[in-house]
Amino acid sequence: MMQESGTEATSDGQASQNGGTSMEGGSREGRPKSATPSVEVTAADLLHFQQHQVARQILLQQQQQQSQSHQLQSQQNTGRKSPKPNDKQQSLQVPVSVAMMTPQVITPQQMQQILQQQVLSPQQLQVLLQQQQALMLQQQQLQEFYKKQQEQLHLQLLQQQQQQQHAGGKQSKEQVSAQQLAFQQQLLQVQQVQQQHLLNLQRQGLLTIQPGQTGLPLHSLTQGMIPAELQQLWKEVTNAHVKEEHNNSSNNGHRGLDLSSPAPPKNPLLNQHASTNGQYMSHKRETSTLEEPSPHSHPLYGHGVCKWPGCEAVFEDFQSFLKHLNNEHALDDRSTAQCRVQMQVVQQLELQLAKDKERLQAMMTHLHVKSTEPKATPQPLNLVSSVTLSKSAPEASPPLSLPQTPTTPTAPLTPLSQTHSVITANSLHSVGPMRRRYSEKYNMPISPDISQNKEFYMNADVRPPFTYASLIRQAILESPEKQLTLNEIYNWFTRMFAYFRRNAATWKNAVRHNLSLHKCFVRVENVKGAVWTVDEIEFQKRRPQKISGSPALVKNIQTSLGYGPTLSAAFQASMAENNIPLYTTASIGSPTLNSLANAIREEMNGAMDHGNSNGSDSSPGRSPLPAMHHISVKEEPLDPEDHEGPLSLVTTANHSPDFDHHRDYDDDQGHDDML
DNA sequence: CAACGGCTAAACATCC
DNA sequence: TGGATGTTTAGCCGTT
Repeated sequence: MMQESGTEATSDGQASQNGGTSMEGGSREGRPKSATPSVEVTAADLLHFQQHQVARQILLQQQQQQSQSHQLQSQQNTGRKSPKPNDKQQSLQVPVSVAMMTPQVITPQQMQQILQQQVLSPQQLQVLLQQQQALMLQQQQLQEFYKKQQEQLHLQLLQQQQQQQHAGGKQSKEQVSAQQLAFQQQLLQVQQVQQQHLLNLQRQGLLTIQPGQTGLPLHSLTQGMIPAELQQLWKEVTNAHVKEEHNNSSNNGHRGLDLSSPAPPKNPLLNQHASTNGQYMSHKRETSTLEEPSPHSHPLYGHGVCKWPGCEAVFEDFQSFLKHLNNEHALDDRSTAQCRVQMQVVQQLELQLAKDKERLQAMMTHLHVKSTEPKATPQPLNLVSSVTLSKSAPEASPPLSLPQTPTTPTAPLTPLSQTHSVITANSLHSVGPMRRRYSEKYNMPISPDISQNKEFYMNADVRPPFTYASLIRQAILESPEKQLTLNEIYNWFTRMFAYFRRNAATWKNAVRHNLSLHKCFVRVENVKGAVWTVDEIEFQKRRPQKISGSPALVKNIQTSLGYGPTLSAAFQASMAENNIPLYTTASIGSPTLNSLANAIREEMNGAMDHGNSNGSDSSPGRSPLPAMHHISVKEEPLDPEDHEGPLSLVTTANHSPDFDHHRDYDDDQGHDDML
């Protein structure tokens, strides 16, 4: 736990220089008293959140699939087709993934080449193209989602490691175990998504699976089918009529369920074990024999519709479908070509899944190896932050270059990233030296996003993109009493940010410096000593200049919503009250909405604060005279009315907007900010 | 280029 | 006496 002093001493040349300032001692960890419950993120929360997200993703996938399968016409390109700016799908279609996936998928041209070797009608070509494009989209989404899952896994791993390092307390064990549970759940979810994707494919008739091989796709696809097996599959498909005699019962419509609620997420280790050695064949046989009795379920027949690629013929009964299958999809050139295409598609999917599987295995292996590396943190970010802190944190210079590392300083706050702070890879934009100081124009407090990115900052050794003043303010406002002692502020810093677990001498000095320097921090004599409170007025006074950069934008946003520049405090308060729902909505919605909402709140707040600071505020609740406050609290230190009154009112008015203060919007404009 | 804000370092004072 | 806590100053840097 107290290793920070050691690390910082060795790490920081400057820290060692001023020998007199080795002040951290052991007091910091001594009393985690005012641990704000709202800040803590338990593993259970994490798990819950992830489950929710997975469910959402799956839902999105299904929606997209449905819409795409019907809408996709001769669109050559994927991605950016959604005309609506707030289309949720947009959030999933990230340029990066497009770039990554496109070469792995059969291009329409390729497919045309393939198909034109056969004798195919234009309609058939068209249909196949549509199928192919739908698949490409799905692959993109899948890729995207896998990425996110892996990022989450990574974060969890980090968190776990860090907790093993730092916490060491009794509760750490529980947390670790809980996280392990969450991690297991994560694995489960990845598998479920795989299966879901397979199911989707199957429903579209893009993937042919024999009824008795329900377990096949999961395994075979994840380890790559050898050509022989593809041949075998092909044979089985083409000779389906032979098999059908064995499967002659009901259950045609819910074949998919066999996949979606599959042989439940076996032990991931088991699964991966099977993937590592070549035991697939036997496994396959096992499952196939087990599930052979699944009657009447034909992979090409579902919901009364023929699932052959490009064929959506409807049949009342299974027999007629079989007849159709034998007649229309017999072994001819066309079917052969279609199957070839399908094979390539499957191969591509296999490759992709194999890669992801491999990665997952590596992660698990790493986890089980007991994490020999104590500091396996996403360092590339550190490189970024160390640009500004090059003087104080030179040890961070050698960053591990983990390109796929999900974490980026900007990421958690960029509107580009998914709102759930699953930092997407595309948020790794501009991995260059930080030019701008991270927080100059944004000395607003931590946004509520921090709660989502909390885990990130708690575990990643990344400097938070907030000024000391903002952080201090956040710490104070998060406390139940809206006041903290210096030591408690220290604790908050170390608790919330991994970055502040080292170089204590530096940042603590900075904290003290900021507390003394800024008028917005009011020192209040308490019974036990002195506590620090926030004078919101003073704090907000500094803001107007910060947003001067985009006055036109501010006005545009405000007027576009019908909000005048002069907003009453009451409205501000109501805004604050509605903040959480609003934000939540925006979060679930598109990033665009999210950033917009935050930008609006930020700018509006800035404007209003400006007015307030000029004394034009008529709000009765706002009477936080710093001096008076100071005095009154001195007399009645524990009387809530004295400090709670003004402060709580201020906080009510500012709570959300301020917490919402986002650097996002402007960052997005020129997002070299963090990197 | 100057003003400004933020960060870091450091000296110093005070209190426990 | 030493550490924690505050205050203040100075210098640097990036942005405006």
